Amino acid sequence: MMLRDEQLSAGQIAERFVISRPAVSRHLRVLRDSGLVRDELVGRRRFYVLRAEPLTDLTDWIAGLTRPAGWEHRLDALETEVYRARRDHRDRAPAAPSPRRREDTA
Amino acid sequence: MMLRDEQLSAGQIAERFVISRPAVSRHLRVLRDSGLVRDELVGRRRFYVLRAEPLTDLTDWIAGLTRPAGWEHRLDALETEVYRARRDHRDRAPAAPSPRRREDTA
DNA sequence: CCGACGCGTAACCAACAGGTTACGCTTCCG
DNA sequence: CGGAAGCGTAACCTGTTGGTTACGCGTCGG
Repeated sequence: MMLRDEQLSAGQIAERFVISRPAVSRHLRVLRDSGLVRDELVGRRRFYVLRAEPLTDLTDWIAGLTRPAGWEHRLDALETEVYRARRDHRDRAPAAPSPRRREDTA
Repeated sequence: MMLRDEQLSAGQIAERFVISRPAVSRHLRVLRDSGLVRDELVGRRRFYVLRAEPLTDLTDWIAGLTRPAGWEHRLDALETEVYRARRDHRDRAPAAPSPRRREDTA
C-alpha cells in the first residue's frame, strides 16, 4: 500500500493520480499538517511516508460505534491485549523503508 | 452512545445539537440513505437507530493502513477469531428494540 | 373538525473543497 | 554558471457542503 510500506516522492505519488501535480501537492500538505504523513526533503525531492498512529483514535471511535453497550467486555479485553502486543512490537521494530509489493491504487 | 444503545426521535436528536432542526434532518437523511441509520415512523414521530454494520468495511480499510506488511500475521489471525466470535454472538442475539423497518421515503 | 405538533424538504446563501494554470524557489548536472 | 528538474504555493474558478428560514404534509388530541 502506498506510503505504508515504502516512502515515495511527491512526483511518484502524483504519477498515480489523474489530477494535476499541484492538486496532489495540496492534498499532501493537508495530510502532513494533520500528522498522517511525514515528509523528508532529499535534494530537490520530497519523500513522504505514512504515519498511521493517529488513525488509532479514529479506529477506536468507530469501534465504539459497533460495540454494543455492556456486552463483549471479555472480547474487548482480549482485543486490547492484541493491540498492546502489536504496539509493543512496533515500538521495538526498526522503521526500515524497505520497499515491498505495490498495492492497488484507489 | 446516541442511537447505538437506544433509538431516538428526530426531535430528540436535534435537541442535542446547536444547529437547526432542518439541518439535523438533512444529516439524518444522508445517514439513512447511506444505510448507517434505520428509521421508523411512529405516528408523527420518526425514530432512528444506528446500523453500524456498514462501518466494518471502513474499519477494515483503516486497519489495512495501520497493519505493517508481512508482520503480525499471527496477531491478525487472533484478531480474526475475536471478530468472528463477536459476529457469531451478534447473529444469535435477539434484536431487542425491534421496530419494524420502513422503506426509504426519498 | 380544527389547531397544534413533529418533522421533512425547498429555496437561498455563504463558506469551503478541490480542481486548474502560472509562477517561483531550491537543487543538481553538464 | 545556466538550464533543467522537482515541487510547493498563489490566484482563480467551479462545484459542493452545510447552515438558515419558510413552508407543507401527516398525525393527534381536544
